[in-house]
Amino acid sequence: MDFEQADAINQAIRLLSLRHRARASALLAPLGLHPGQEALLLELARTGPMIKAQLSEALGCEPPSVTLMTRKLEASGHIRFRAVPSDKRASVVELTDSGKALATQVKQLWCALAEETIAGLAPDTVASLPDTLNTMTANVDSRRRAK
Amino acid sequence: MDFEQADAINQAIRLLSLRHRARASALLAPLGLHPGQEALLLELARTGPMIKAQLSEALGCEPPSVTLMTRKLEASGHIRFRAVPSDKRASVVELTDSGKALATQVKQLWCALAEETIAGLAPDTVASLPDTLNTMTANVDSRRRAK
DNA sequence: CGCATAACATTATGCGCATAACTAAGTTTA
DNA sequence: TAAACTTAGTTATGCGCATAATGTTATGCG
Repeated sequence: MDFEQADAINQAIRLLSLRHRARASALLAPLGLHPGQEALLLELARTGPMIKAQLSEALGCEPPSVTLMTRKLEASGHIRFRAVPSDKRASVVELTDSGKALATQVKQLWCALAEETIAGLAPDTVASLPDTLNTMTANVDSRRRAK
Repeated sequence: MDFEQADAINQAIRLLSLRHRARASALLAPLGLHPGQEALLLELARTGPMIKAQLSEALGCEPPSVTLMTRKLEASGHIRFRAVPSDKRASVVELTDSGKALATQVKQLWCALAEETIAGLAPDTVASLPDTLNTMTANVDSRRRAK
C-alpha cells in the first residue's frame, strides 16, 4: 500500500476518534458525565452488576482506569460498590437509582449521536459499519495479540 | 434508530479509537515517539514549515496541545522554531534533519499499520473507507458546527 | 500442609488532549 | 492616533487512558 492511501486511513481514524469523542463529550456534559463514563453506565445497565475485572474486560480498558472511573461515578452517586463474601479481593459494581435514571438518558443521547454520525452514508454502508469497524479493531487489538 | 444499533456504532468507534491508538503507540515507541507526535511530523513533511496556528488547524487539535507537542519534539531534536520577522507573535515550526529522517521511518510504519488495520475487509469497503470515515468525522465536527 | 503462582485491585506517574484565563502583538476604525 | 477588536501563543488545570510497581487474597500442586 502506498503512503498516501495509508495516511488517508490512519488520519481518518485519528480524526474520527477526536471528533466523535469531542461530540460525545459535548452531549454528555449537561448530564455531568465525561466521555468514557457513559460506556461504564451502559455496560452496567446492559449486563447488570459485575466486578471491576469484568468491567475492565467489557469496556476494553485497563484495571487502573476502571478504579478511577468507578471512584468518580461513585462520588457522583451513580454507582455503588458491594463486597463479595466469597472473594475478599473482588468488589461488585452496581447502578444506583440515580445511575439507572442517568443510563436511560444516556441511551437517548447515544441514539442521537449515532444518527448524527452516520448522516449522509449509504444504507448498506451503515448496515455493514459495525462489522467493518469491529474487524479493524480486532486487527489492531494488541490485547489478544499479546495473550 | 434503536439503541442496539446506535450502541453498536458508537461502541465500535470508541473501541477502534482505543485500539488503533494503542497499536500506533506500540509501533511508534521504538522510534521514541508518542501517538499524536507522528501526525505533526507527517504534516510538516507533507506541507513544509508552518506556524503553530496552521499546525493546530491541520492536525485538528487545539493550540495549547500544539504548544506542548512541539515543545517535546523540539526537546528531542526533531523540530526547530524560527521567528517570523513580519509578525512577532508567530513562530514557524520546521523539521530538523533528524526530524526528516524520522518522518520517513514513520511513513513506513504508517503503511504497515494501515495494512494491518484493513486486513480481511472487502476491497470496495477499503476503497470507500476514507470517504466513509471522513463523512462521519464531518458530521460530528463541533469545530465547524460552532463557527 | 505449605508454598509458588495467579487474580483483583490500588497507587504512582506520565502522555495526549481539552477548556479557561492570560499576555503580547497586530489590525481596524472612529 | 487612541481605543476596540482580533490573532498567536502560553500557562494552569483537569480528565481519560496507559504502564509499572505494590499489596492482598485465592488457588493449584508437590
